[in-house]
Amino acid sequence: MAKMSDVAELAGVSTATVSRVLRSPEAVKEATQKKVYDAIRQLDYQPNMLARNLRINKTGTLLVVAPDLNNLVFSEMIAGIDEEAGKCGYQVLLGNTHGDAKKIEGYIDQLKQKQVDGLILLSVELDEKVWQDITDHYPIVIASDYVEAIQVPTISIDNVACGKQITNHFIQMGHSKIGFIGGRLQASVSRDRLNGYKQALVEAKIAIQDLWIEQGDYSILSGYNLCLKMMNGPNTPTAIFCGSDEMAFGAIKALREKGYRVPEDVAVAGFDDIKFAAVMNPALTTIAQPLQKMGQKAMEVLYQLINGQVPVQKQYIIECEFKIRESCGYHLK
Amino acid sequence: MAKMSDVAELAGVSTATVSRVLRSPEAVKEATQKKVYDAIRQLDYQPNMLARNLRINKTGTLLVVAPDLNNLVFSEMIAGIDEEAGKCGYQVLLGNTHGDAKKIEGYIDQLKQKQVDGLILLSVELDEKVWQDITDHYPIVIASDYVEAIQVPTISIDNVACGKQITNHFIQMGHSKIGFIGGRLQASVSRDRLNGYKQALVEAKIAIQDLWIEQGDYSILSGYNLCLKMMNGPNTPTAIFCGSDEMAFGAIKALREKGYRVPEDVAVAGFDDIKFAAVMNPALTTIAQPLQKMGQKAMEVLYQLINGQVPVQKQYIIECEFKIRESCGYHLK
DNA sequence: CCTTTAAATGTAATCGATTACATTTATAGG
DNA sequence: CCTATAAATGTAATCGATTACATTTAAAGG
Repeated sequence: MAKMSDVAELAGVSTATVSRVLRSPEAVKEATQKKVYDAIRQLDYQPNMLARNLRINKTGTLLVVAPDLNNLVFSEMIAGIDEEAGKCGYQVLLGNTHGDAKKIEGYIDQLKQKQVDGLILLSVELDEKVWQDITDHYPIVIASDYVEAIQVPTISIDNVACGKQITNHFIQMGHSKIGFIGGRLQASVSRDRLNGYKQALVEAKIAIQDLWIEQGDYSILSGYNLCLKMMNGPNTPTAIFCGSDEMAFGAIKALREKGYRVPEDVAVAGFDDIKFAAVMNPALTTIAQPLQKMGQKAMEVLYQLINGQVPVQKQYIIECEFKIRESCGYHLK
Repeated sequence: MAKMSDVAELAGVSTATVSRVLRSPEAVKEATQKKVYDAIRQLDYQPNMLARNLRINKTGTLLVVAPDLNNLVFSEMIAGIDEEAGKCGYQVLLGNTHGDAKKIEGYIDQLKQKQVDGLILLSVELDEKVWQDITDHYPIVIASDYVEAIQVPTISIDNVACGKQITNHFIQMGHSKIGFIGGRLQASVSRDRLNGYKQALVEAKIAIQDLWIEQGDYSILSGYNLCLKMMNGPNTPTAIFCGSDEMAFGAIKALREKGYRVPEDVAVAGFDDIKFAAVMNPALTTIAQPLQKMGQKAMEVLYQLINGQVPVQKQYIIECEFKIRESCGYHLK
């Protein structure tokens, strides 16, 4: 593969000029530019990015760390990030933790090793210690999840409010026996949704039943299993709020198999509004997270960070939309 | 950030020795290794990958080009690639074409520019010309899709056979009015599934009805729309074979809205077996593609290519599994 | 204790671009 | 036509590691 010096030689100029033609053409005479471009074409020259990157000490790459690529919540955010990254001239490197928090540390090393210019974390379950040495030194943004008391810009939604909204919706429809199938409480997202649920109950003076609160892992299967468990006792809820659409799908399947009609016998709501929510039978009532937008925003903020700017806000809260469909039974009233 | 020369100085050795401690420790005395590691720890030294990569002319990165991250077919393959890549010490860079074939050329440039060591294409709609200059020179693997008459290793399934299998299943259940909603024929995958469908009909001496053959884009919406269109005439099919699960979901929704029962009035089958297929109501009959495995295999072959080995086969065909569930109506008989 | 050979370490070139600074060339003004 | 200034180009250092080759140190054998 031809290198810059070959081009320079063929064009009868120095490498400095070739470099300038590529990087700041306004500083080079037209005629020279033409000569250089001819040489480039003739040799089918492509600049070696490894060399360029070393020299300018940038990679033009960012790393997105997610726990599961096959979860539409994450893939949609990644798509948003990728789109915005393209606009900023950046590339996206994938980091899949498969739920293993320790892997994040390895990814942080990549930052230090100059393999990437910045990092977007889509989930954080990480030791405080690890945060200490990186917080200020490197461009990092957290999206969706967040960590209290840490100085990292965050893009998220108001999970407490959303959890409350869904629960209130059930309450307003006359439900008082409302179950909750959420995610692991290590994640702030899960805690907040649960808290929203509890707040709504407390405000409505409905007692909180620990039997009706379960922790899954956001998967279809965990929704299925936990719903079966919840519906097994003598006293069962008439409405179930699931922390993700996938868990709601699993729950609905479990209910169907146990002979319950949804929403007539048990109402169900999900969270996320993935593309399959509307197509389900019954169509799923859920909270639409603007995932693509969150991804874009995260990239936007990261770009500022990379360029040494200080983001206006530490925390960006994006608005959600409550999608009332069939699974909550609202249309029957 | 400390660099290697700092470590060398602190440890009282040369950079060559530091480098050796990191790359080929067996060539360095134990005592020296300890000194070096102490210095590394003291300085919190991290090697600059940009420099290393330039020197050894490798990036340790591969690029995966997919048309849509939010399509589970692709995200599952990517997850498979990512998993295997991790084992090989490689990183995955994302390339999202959003269906724009021209973008692929840009990604190929990245190969030439040494930004990545290899390329895995999850869909190919590309000019023959572009192929000419890259085929032999760079490590490239195609997964899922393929291109005839091109010398690139390919991982795929037997789409003709699978298309035939589903169609035959309908025929065996007594259907003779069978519709097909596939993808755009630019993709070999779509052509093959359609051909399988046609072959099955021809062999069963059933006339092919052009009205019952539609081309979508593998999305829920296109399945929905094309199904509405197909069911609009006076003469409508009693079974519909969709080229993807997503389109099948859309089709089922359309049928439900038009008052048809699935599978009693119209039987439906999908393709892919994404994780939502089993949870749908009715549960979707479909072909399970071993997507994760295909991704892994693709990475395996790419790794061979990168290391200058010649893969044993030019084309790897992975076995699929036919998942008979409810939407085809088989359980009713 | 000296020589031979192997093990350990050091020296310095190298990967391929970028860019500050120096130098040459062109343009304008008198 | 000469000088002052601006525009264009060239020279060479630099980014931070790796590694062939040279040199020093240690081990083995007599």
